[in-house]
Amino acid sequence: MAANIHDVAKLADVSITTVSHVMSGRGRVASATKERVLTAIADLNYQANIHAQRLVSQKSRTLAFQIASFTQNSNSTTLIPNSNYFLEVLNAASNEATRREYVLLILSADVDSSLMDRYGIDGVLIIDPRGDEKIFQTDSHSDWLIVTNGRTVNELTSRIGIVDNDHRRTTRETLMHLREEGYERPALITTDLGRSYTRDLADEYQDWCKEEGLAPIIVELPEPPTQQAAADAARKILARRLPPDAILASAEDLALGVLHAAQDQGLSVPKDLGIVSAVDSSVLLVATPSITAVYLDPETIGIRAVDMLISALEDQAEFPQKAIVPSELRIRDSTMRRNARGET
Amino acid sequence: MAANIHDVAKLADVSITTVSHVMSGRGRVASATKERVLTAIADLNYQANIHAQRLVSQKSRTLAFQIASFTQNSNSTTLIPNSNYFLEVLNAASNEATRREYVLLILSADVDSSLMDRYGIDGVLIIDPRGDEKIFQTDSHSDWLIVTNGRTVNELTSRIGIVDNDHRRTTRETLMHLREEGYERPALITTDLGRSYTRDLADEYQDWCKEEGLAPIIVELPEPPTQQAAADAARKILARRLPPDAILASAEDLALGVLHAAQDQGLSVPKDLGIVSAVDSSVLLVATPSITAVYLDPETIGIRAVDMLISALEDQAEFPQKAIVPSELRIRDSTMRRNARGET
DNA sequence: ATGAAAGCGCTAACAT
DNA sequence: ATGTTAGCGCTTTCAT
Repeated sequence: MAANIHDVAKLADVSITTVSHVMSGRGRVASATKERVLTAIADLNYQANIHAQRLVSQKSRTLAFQIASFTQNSNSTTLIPNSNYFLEVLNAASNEATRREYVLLILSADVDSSLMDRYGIDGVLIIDPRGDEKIFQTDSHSDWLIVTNGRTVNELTSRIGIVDNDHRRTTRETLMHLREEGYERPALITTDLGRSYTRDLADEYQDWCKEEGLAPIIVELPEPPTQQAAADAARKILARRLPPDAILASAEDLALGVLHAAQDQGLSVPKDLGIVSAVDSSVLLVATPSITAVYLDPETIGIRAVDMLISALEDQAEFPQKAIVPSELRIRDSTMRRNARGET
Repeated sequence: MAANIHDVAKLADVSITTVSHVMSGRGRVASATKERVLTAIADLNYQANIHAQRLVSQKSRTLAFQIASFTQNSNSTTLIPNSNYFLEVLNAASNEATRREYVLLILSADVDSSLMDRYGIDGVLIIDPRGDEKIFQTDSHSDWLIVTNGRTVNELTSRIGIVDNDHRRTTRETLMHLREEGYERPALITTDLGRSYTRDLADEYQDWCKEEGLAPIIVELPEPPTQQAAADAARKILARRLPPDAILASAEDLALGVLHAAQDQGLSVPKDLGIVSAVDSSVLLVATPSITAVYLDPETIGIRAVDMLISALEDQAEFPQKAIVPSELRIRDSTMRRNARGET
């Protein structure tokens, strides 16, 4: 059995208080005794029992990481959808949590809050929220601190922090880039417009169309995003009398689907059709042609979100709070029409 | 503040023992009092404090989920590599854990065990092990139960369970399929042969070559697997005097890299070159041509692994234990040479 | 059928 | 500088 604090105290011939002091660095302990205690700790391979510590402190140093569910109602829920973005946010968040001596619990976004209560969680990270999730309701009786990367129904409460990109700004940047490259009729293919970031995309796209006097073409696909669904959608809008000459897709798989559809139809990308993904991913680099995308800096999102949450938990910061992480349009072959390869 | 067991006892006018009995279903409680207690619990929205329970029970109902690290030495470690397989194992494992009222902690595979101790973990799942990870050492002083999906240095201890596919069998099946399709010189491109499953692939491949009187061509690439590295490797071996006419790749990204290389060189797949991925993934379906792959049934791996671990933890099963999950070759266009599309 | 009390391993206020 | 002690919220043995 593992040694406990009494074993250490006995071996070092001190009280358990002293052992506790040595371990935590609080209180004053003579360096001689400190040495003795340290030796005892090492000898016994002592580690404080985490459950006892948590019971006393009423803190668990545990954060829940949730990705707002794609499939609202199903038994076997998908914790983590197959996307680079999520993986990178998660990896970064986890590293940061570990660094701060916190633990990340990956929870399905549709576990009910009574279950979440049972896990003894200090705070919650919610990625890609719709904003109307139950947990955001102010009257939700458990009130963990929450950090999300998108808008919520109620941003004003002292329980919520936001770390987001400026999706509207980069969407505009993207549309300007397309115009510069000579594309005149951009369309938008997106999943569920309920999500915070897809709404941003659509809003900015519509504003742009109004300003430019364009008729907006928006296709909203059911989640989760699949290449197949995007390809079908693309084929449909490309068959119009006045087809779009560029497509902005809200996710990597949608962009890839569009690419396949275009190629199937014998359209040249970027010459006949420009393609942009609103979320960058490693697969877009190796597609042929490589696909222009918005880099959202998921690592930074993950790190800042964890930081914001922990700071608030440790009373070093106050909620509500909002941070914007810079994003960046990464121009690749799929939209480089003016000097496309092999066109001199 | 949340109500505790005393609050409930007071409200129901019973002792805390009775409340505890009602909650756990142990002991005998008159149905009248039971009702009273239940009402009090509902009124106060009472949930037993999990830290107190864990302190008493010395169990945490928490499992660590680790993917054996790709990058042995780096600060910012990748928890979950970008692969369908891992994601599906994880999602399935997590659902199963939740169903059994356990919690999954995603941990970097290179946290040292003292840190793992601190998390109060009951058992560990290790995916794609090399087998020589520190944690497998019998003298490792903490002795959680471990379940992995691959061979370990020491399978004999009572701490280890294995849930694996029969990689050697499906590798042989794959090679037989290639031969049937008329491929005569299969090559193997793989990452780190240290991993349990890559070693299986390579061993079976070499046995096959010996039996068939073929000169084996094995390329071992550094981890993590990238399309770029695979493409380079493929170009190199395809430039040989006697190039392979089929390539078996140990991961989805390697297969895709090979496909790109082949297409760059003007080779027709499957006509000039057959391609197989030893791990199936959704992207292989949408590649053009679609790529033949081995379906390892990651969902079942995840579920069985969690089940095995929990059963052992709850003394319903004994270690060591081993289970084989059926895998299946999924033949697609990339190896259908005999009646390839457009060849009548 | 119900309750009193000990104890899980620790922290922190309060002596000394 | 070090020790005593009272909790933290629960489970469980043992009385009644």
